[in-house]
Amino acid sequence: MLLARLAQVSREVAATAARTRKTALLAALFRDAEPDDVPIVIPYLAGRLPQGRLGVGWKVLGRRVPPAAEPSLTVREVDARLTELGKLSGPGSQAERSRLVGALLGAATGDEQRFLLGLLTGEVRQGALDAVAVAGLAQATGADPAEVRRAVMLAGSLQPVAAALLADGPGTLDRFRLVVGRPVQPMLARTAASVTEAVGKLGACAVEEKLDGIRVQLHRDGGSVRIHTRTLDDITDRLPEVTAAALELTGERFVLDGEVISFDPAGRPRSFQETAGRVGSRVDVARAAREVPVSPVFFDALAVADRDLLDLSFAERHAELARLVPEPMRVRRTLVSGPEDVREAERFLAETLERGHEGVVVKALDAPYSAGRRGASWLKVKPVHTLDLVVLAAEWGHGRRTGWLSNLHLGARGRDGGFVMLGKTFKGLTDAMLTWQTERLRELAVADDGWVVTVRPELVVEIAYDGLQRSSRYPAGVTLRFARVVRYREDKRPEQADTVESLLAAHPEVRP
DNA sequence: TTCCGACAGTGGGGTCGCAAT
DNA sequence: ATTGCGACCCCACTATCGGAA
Repeated sequence: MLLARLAQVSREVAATAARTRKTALLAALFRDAEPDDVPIVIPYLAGRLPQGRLGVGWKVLGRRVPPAAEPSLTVREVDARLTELGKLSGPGSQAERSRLVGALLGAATGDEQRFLLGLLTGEVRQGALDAVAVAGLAQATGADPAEVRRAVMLAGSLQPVAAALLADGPGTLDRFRLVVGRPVQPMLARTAASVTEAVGKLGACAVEEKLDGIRVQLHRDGGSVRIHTRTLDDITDRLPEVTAAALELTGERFVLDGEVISFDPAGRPRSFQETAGRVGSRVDVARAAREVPVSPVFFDALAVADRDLLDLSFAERHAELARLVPEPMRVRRTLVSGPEDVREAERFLAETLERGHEGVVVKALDAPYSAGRRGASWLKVKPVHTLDLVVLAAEWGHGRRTGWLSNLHLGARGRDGGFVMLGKTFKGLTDAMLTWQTERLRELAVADDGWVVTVRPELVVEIAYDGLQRSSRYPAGVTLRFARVVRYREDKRPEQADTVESLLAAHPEVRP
């Protein structure tokens, strides 16, 4: 199959807003793909490369290459070239990568170039990723979309399911069950504003501490342990002490869901930055493990022995977990019977925060494990802080925000009466707010370099954030975590904005 | 007819490791 | 030795489609 066909379909998919039409377009393409093309066409149309990331970003792709007049590239040829590119490493590899990308783009038409650039940067932006590709695959093969989706979640990715379906038809979906050693998409939580709201929605539930570390799915099969992140990357080699802990457990075969986090000698959780830095260390793992040891803390069991627990209730799954994993290696929790018992949930949240953790996750006791879903049966509750800050500048938006000033530079008042930048945010803005702020900020503009519009510091905006973290980028030495706009405060003048001093005083646990 | 679940998009900051400078 | 870049952790929120109620 020619790459041009994919580029054209991608353009059509991007051009329509209707998901049914996107699905139909993808289904038609999947039907036409030859068996050898399937492992390439499917991920391409889901906006991903089968090789994963290739070390090619905007910088490498920077220069323009004249497009070819006629399409000639086949998807298999493109895939082969990118596989070669992915193997490069060592001195000179970046220049060689750049050369290979240039050659590939030179063989592509303008349409194909756009599609390839999207794939390489991970930003195809056609309004269709895995979920729409799954629906298209179901339509192309006549399979039940829900069953295809479930198979993909259990397989961990789309490709094996696509290959099996197109080769053997819908009957093969039964093959995709939870297998110890093969990671499944993890279940995710939604946000609730308070434990009262969460318990009100869920009724009988468990309230569990939410640890601010790295989500892991651990598979043990006899003497073999594999550990995967939320995106199912294998990080086993970086976590020898977690592997050792799993081998200490009495069960021989199991799949557990939990969090990996570092505690200091006093037993307090280290900051997310410290835990993430440790888990990210790959070169001298032994040393990193000595300096910042991490602990696994589990909250769910997906399989035990040869039993798949996914469809059991959380209450039943947790009973299995408790049989297998001793207390300190399990998340702390309390059980709540329903809204009449909300004070216990509040007490537990307060205690959890006191212990230095992020918040709680409230989980319905009767819910199954919905792999890959951000379902309504897990609700996270974290304290939210707010500040009144001043807009110092704004950046022009991209995609659907083209033409709007989008990303705001936020400042707090400093000691000298000036403003100190604390970070940026583009979150929380409605289209109406984007329209309003674009107009207002243009009136206040003192400079525009085409990317950043600097403004007179007069507009006060209320910002919600989850906490402070250390920063080497911003002058105060700290920055806001997950900052988002709540509303503009036209009733406030910049002299009434919050100060860096009071911000630091409010977060004594973080020192610049 | 209205409501709401699921998705995609729009980017934020930090850290690590590698290659280039 | 330092710097720049890309990958991958953490993530909030809005708009929109289309099935559920």
